[in-house]
Amino acid sequence: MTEKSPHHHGNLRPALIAAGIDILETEGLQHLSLRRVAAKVGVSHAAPAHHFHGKNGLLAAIAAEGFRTFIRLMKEGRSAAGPDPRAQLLGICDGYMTFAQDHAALFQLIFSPEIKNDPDADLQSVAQASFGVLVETCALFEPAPSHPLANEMMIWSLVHGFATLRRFHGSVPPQSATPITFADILPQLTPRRR
Amino acid sequence: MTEKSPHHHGNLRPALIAAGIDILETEGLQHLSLRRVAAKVGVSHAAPAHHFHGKNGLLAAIAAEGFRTFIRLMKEGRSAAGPDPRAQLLGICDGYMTFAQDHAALFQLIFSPEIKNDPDADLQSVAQASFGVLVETCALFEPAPSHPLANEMMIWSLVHGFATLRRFHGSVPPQSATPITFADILPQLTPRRR
DNA sequence: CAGCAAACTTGACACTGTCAAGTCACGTCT
DNA sequence: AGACGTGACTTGACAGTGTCAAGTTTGCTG
Repeated sequence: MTEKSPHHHGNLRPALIAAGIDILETEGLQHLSLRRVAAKVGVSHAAPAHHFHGKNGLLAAIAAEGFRTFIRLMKEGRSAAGPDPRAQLLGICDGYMTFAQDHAALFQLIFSPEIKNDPDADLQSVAQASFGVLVETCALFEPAPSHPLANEMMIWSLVHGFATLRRFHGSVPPQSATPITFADILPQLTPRRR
Repeated sequence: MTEKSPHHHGNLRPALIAAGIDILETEGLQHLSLRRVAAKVGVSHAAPAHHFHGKNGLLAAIAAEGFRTFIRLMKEGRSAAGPDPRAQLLGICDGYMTFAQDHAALFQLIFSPEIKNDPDADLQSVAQASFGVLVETCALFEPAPSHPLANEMMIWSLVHGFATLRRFHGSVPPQSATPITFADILPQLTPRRR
């Protein structure tokens, strides 16, 4: 009975998000469309727009899901690292770059301009939370003298730029036999005395 | 005579590029289309595709032009700075961020995945040259011990990430009364002894 | 002057997002 | 219990997009 009723799919919304993520990961952002998502789930072409208020809404919902695995990978990287502050920091950066590499299209999406000003509350919340993971880990170090969040922004910029450029060029530097790792470019920070 | 002949516009190609840049700067990347560029110049809707072999070709040609002003702004930033190595480095980074701020859509384009593997030789050449400006300036410092290009990649990552995040959030950190400048997060480097 | 290649035009096709109008199912209220 | 209304979709249409095939015109070249 719950199988093939013509209306009221039941939980169509999460099904559409899952289909969207699937298209994203297998075919890339440029092939993600409302109509393809609808076809993949087996509903009419306008059903997704109804649930998400247009394409940007679907992108925002998918991006929120993307932020969740982004956060998960950063925390996993931190857990896998040793107790040393620098190891912890390298751990979340490792998760950061794993996400950028293994979920390239999601990475592209969650930092794309179409998403940045979306009013979706869930999206804003998880985006904030992802930055919170970094702030947590930076609390292991003395704050920089110039600004209380200078360490955070320096590391965020550094890892974001590094991940982006590596995704862009394949390796970094381009066409180099001996690639550079993130640990090679992370400056020294002074651990907070306890 | 050279005014309004129906065919053989003369120099349609640069005119299409200029129109594309204009649309890019005034309306953003998502409104740039082959047909709108054609309409703006006053030719048929398929003319741009003929000259650039599809949309990616037009994007590549526009991106090459974008890299040229990118290089120009970095060099201008360096010229405006004092002779001190750190000032020189901050100069090109200032040009970098000026480009990201004042030509946001071009910045988005030249680092977009659609462009990265385009075979256009001119594009590859100017992209290489833009990195060359950074390498030049890094030659004022002692290379990092871990890798001969580690300084370059560290700074490239840092400025790219910082510019991207600042464009993304407006200021950096988000909603901060006292924003962080790039000089606040650029680590110390040891100038090369002469 | 013949011919030819490049520079466009014209028309079509499939695909996209969005909207208006319809149909259906289910809960609520009287 | 029956009317009703709201939300969950469907159906159909429209304008805009990139791409391709086939034309037409232009200017050069032999």
